[in-house]
Amino acid sequence: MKKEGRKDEILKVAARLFKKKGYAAVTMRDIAKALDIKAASLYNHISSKQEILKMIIISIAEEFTEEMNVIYTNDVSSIEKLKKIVALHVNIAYKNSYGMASLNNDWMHLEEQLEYYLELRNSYEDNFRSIIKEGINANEIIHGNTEIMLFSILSTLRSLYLWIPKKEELKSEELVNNLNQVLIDGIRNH
Amino acid sequence: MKKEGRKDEILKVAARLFKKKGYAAVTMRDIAKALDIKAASLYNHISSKQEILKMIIISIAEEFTEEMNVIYTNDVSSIEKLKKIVALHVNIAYKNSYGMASLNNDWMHLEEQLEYYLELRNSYEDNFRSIIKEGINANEIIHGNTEIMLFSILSTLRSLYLWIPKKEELKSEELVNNLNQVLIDGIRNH
DNA sequence: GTCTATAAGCAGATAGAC
DNA sequence: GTCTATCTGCTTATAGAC
Repeated sequence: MKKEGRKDEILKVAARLFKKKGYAAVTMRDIAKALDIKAASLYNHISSKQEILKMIIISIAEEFTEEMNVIYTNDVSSIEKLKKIVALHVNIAYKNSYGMASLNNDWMHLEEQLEYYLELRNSYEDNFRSIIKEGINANEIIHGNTEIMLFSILSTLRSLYLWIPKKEELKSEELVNNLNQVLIDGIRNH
Repeated sequence: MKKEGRKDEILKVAARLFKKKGYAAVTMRDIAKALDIKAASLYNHISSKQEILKMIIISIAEEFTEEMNVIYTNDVSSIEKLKKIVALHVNIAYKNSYGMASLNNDWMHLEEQLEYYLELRNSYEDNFRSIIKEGINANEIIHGNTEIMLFSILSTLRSLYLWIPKKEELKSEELVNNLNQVLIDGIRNH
């Protein structure tokens, strides 16, 4: 229960602007204007523009990596693990569509935290890759190209933030079910 | 056969830098430095930074829209049309991985051409959506949520530019075949 | 076709008043 | 906690010499 209401407000507004134009094209004056204060006032709450980006990205990246570790060590089939990964992405994209945009598009503008971010991302992708490989070995998943399967599913999941805000009428569980079907069983009718 | 060698060189170098850091974070000095000239010299070949972005994005967007129109009016099954779309994306991503990054991430920085770009994109997506719907009506494609199928496939195809440069050992046709399988028939083993 | 010099404005960030 | 005023450096772009 920290009394950081104003700081959180800054992060929220900044993330919304970063999604629209990208980190580099958003100025401190833009962020201040959206909060109806002057740019200098922002520095009473945050130390730099860079700190805003760091806070937005690292918290989400850590959440993904931690949850992926839980899923990876779950005692269920590989297909069930994939379904849990889909649900994780849908859940975070619903909670934090703005932050997801920065995570996907502005991570390269991280300075001190860039290496740490890349470690988190690699850890996440390594676990994802291992789950697919285990699924292949258990004959749950086709004996195809692991990297292409990983890339294909991950591309869709990473793009959810672009799409969810436009389709708010769609319930979260319904989206998860539809994505599971499309990503795992494909779209061809048999 | 225009004698625009230098201009093309500028566009190529700029696209490479835009892919790495995004349009807004790349300065005219960055582009000039990569060409080993001074920033002022760029203006002998192009009129503004904005013109560089416009040239990179609009040419690719027009290519996608034109080719999609050809595919849409082809006299083949819907599944075959989808396979042609996959091949189109793989082909362009191989030819122009750098430009694809700007098309995906920097279109919002277009000024005069923004509306035109959105028209091209909408035309492309409308044709894609129609192909899926025709496939459903013809019982070639499952009776699922059209928007989710469209979104899922398009997310993967739009992200190809991120992935192709790292996997140059993979042949284009092999990538097309693997993507067709994963996107259309899914990854589950039966 | 490239250069130097420079204009005019905007960027992130700080100091100190209230 | 927000303000005004300001610093310093970087931005796109132009003018004119070579």
